[in-house]
Order: sequence, then C-alpha cells, then structure tokens
Amino acid sequence: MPLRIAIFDDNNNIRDSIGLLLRTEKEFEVVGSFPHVLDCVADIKACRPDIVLMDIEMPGMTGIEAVRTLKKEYPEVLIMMQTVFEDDDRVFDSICAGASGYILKNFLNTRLIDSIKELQFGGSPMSPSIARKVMMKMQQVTEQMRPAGNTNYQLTPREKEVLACVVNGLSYKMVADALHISYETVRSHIKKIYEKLHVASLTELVHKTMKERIV
Amino acid sequence: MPLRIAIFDDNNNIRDSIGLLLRTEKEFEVVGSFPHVLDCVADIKACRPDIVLMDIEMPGMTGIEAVRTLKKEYPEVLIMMQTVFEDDDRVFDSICAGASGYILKNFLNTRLIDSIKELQFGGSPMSPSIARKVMMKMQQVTEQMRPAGNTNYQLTPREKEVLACVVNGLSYKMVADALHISYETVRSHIKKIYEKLHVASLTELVHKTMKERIV
DNA sequence: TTTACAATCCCCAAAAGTGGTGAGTCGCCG
DNA sequence: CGGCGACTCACCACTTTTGGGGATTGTAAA
Repeated sequence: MPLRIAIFDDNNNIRDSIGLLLRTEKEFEVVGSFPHVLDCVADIKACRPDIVLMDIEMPGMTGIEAVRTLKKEYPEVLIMMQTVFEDDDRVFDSICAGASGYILKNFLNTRLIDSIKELQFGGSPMSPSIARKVMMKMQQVTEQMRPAGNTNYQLTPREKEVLACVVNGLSYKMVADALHISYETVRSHIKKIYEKLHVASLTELVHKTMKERIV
Repeated sequence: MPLRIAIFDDNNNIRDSIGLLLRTEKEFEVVGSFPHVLDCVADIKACRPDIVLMDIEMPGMTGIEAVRTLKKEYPEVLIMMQTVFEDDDRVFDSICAGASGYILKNFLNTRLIDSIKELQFGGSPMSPSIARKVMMKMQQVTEQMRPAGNTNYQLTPREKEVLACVVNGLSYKMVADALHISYETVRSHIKKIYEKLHVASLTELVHKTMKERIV
C-alpha cells in the first residue's frame, strides 16, 4: 500500500518539482496538489492523504491556521511544514498547532524523501534550530509546572485521594460517598492535610494544590 | 579554540571508545571522563567542558538527576544524553531536566560526531521517536494552556478583584476588608460570579478559575 | 513487645459559606 | 427622561466547614 501524499503550496513550480521528486519513490503516491488552503478540509476529504506537505506562507488562510483546522478534522493525518526562510517563530507556532515535522525548502531535494519516511515511521523531522527551540520551550514549560520543585508534604496515599476529591470541587459529604468512608473520616484526613500543607481553608488548599501540582 | 567535552559513563570500555572516537576530530578535546556522577558538579568545575555526554543509566545518582543538578549550577553547559535502550520515558524526562540532545548508543559510531556538532551549532539532535514524543507533549501542553480558549465569562472588573482575593485564599471577611466594602457586598459579588461561572462552591470556583487561567 | 502511625470513626460548639429576596446609588446610553 | 447594569448593602434560614477534643483497629518498624 503506497503512502498517500498531498501538497499545499502557492508556488506552482515548487509544487510540480516536489511532485516529480516524490514520484521517483515507488512507495509514494501524490494524491493531491493545491495552490491554497482555503478549501483544505474539503481537499483532504477528497484525496485522503496520509501525509500533508504544507507551505507556511500562503495567500488567504495561512499554513499554520490550516494545520490547526486540519488537525481538528483529521487528527491522524501527519503534517510536515515547509518554508523558504528559517522563520523560527512561525514554524514553531505551526508545530504547536499540530504539525509533526518541518523542513527548509533549501533541503527539499536532499532531505524531503528521508524526512517523509522519518515522519511515516514515527519520527518528527525538523531543522536543528527548531529542535533546540522546542526543547527549550519544553523545559521552560515543565519548569513552570513545578515551581518549588521538591515540595514534598508527605501526604499518605489516602490523603492524596481525599485531596484530589476536594480539589475537584466535592464537598466532604460527597468525598465520603465517593471513597466509601464516613464524613468524619474525611474530616480527619482533611485536618491532617491542613496541617501538612500549612493551610486553614479549602480555598487555600485548592489554590496551593493546583499551584504546586500536588495530586 | 577546541570544543571541550566531558564524558560520564559507568562502562569503562564505552568511555574509552568514545574518547578514542572523539579524538579523531581535531576540534574536539576530551577534558574529562568519569565513571559516575556522584561528584559531577566538582568534576565539571574542574574540567570546564562545553559539552557533556551523559549516560542515562548509572549507579548511585542517575544520569537524569545529574542533568538537573548540573544545569542548575552550569546552565551554559550543553548536555547530550546517551542510552543503550530506546527508553523513551526516561530519556524524555532527562530532556525536560535540561538535556539538549539525545543519542542511542548503537548510533554512537556513526552519529556521535555529527550530533555533537549539531549541538554545538544550536541544534538538538535526538532520535526520531523521541522527537515525536517531544512534539506531541509540546502540543498537548500548549493545548492545556488555553483550554476552551474563548472562555469569556463577562466578569466585571470588581468581580475579578473579588475573585482574585478568594482564589488567593482570603475569606469573605478578609476580602471585604481588603477591598473596603462590606461583607454582604462581597457575598453579592460572589453570588454573581457563581452564576457566571456555573459553580456552586468556593472549591469549584478556585479550581475552575485556576484551571482556566481566569484572573 | 512497645511504639508509631495510617486509617477509620464520633461529638460539640463556633465560624464560615450558601440561597433567596430586596433595595439604594451612580453613570451611561438611547 | 427611563431603563440598564455595576456596585453597594441588608436580613433570614440553612448547610458546610473548622477547631477542639477523643477512640479504635491493624500494620510495621524499633
């Protein structure tokens, strides 16, 4: 079964040359080639590609919006972005929008085939600088996820369960019901948790728990 | 000026063969080679590498903890992880801890030199499957950053003030005091907010507010 | 075996929050 | 001007939470 590929690019020459290039590979089949993304959902619906090559600069709807739209409708389609410039920020955005790979047009001739195969087999081909950017963003985000880091309050498993419940908005009674224990037991746990987290009310508790990503 | 490289790996053979391999490149200089990471901070302080090759499985302190520690002390040092198995999760964690690249030991011979150079010139060499994992995590995280996106609950400025207070753990009385209004007024605002956010208790309110990044 | 602690349950009195209803002032817009 | 909405305040009845006390069981470490 061949790998079905669709191309979106406003430049006819590039579209054609990509098509020619891809046709040199037996297992590739170019099933669509479009100069804009205004009808991209309908286009994809019609040609059913496995992989989409998406130019990032296009008239009308931009490639990155198209990615977002397409990914919402067809999450299983893999999208590889391509751009002339090493336009880090926009490519980065499009990656966040749902693209799985990225390649510079300069490298189309030498790297396109390999990149598509990498994409097909579970990889995410991207240029070095983008990779670094993604890594740093990654680290930055996970960093802000745990502010104090090693804030270990030594909650017991049961206490964590109770905490999870109240944080999700359950009242003591509902927690008791959910965990099949009595109302008074819930209270006992809560009291302990209050001591351990140094709070004195549910609002503080929820706030601290969510801010510090406990439970 | 040569590129200074340090190696951490508990396997002497691997450490030696990596050293030999790297010495074939004129611009590389192996400035340190250590069988464990227990003194990694001191080691780095002593040999001052530009790039660290870090084995992920090691006795005592694990490679990933070492990454976290080192990055705290020497954020400018680039760290490349290496592992025998394609141990996605742990490698992924170490990347989050601050590693800038990752390579499978199988590929050491063929890809190590290139990967180090890629690292040196601003890239983030990593195996395809890890790249994909990172991408997906990236998308998932940025997704949860804006949950519904356009969740506009039309809170008035005053209501937002009140909300900010209660979310920070203040009781009604304290809010009243802080905003120089009466207790009953605070209650009025809270009631309105409850309606607008479709919640029925403070815990739900705090939870929803924090989850959806209101205030 | 004693000690320690998680987990379960109970009671009382005080404090805080919830729901409903009503109502006054102010400023803005048609 | 009249209506609307933001902001302010009040009262009543009710529920929920909080801060003290205490008790029992079982398990696991000292």
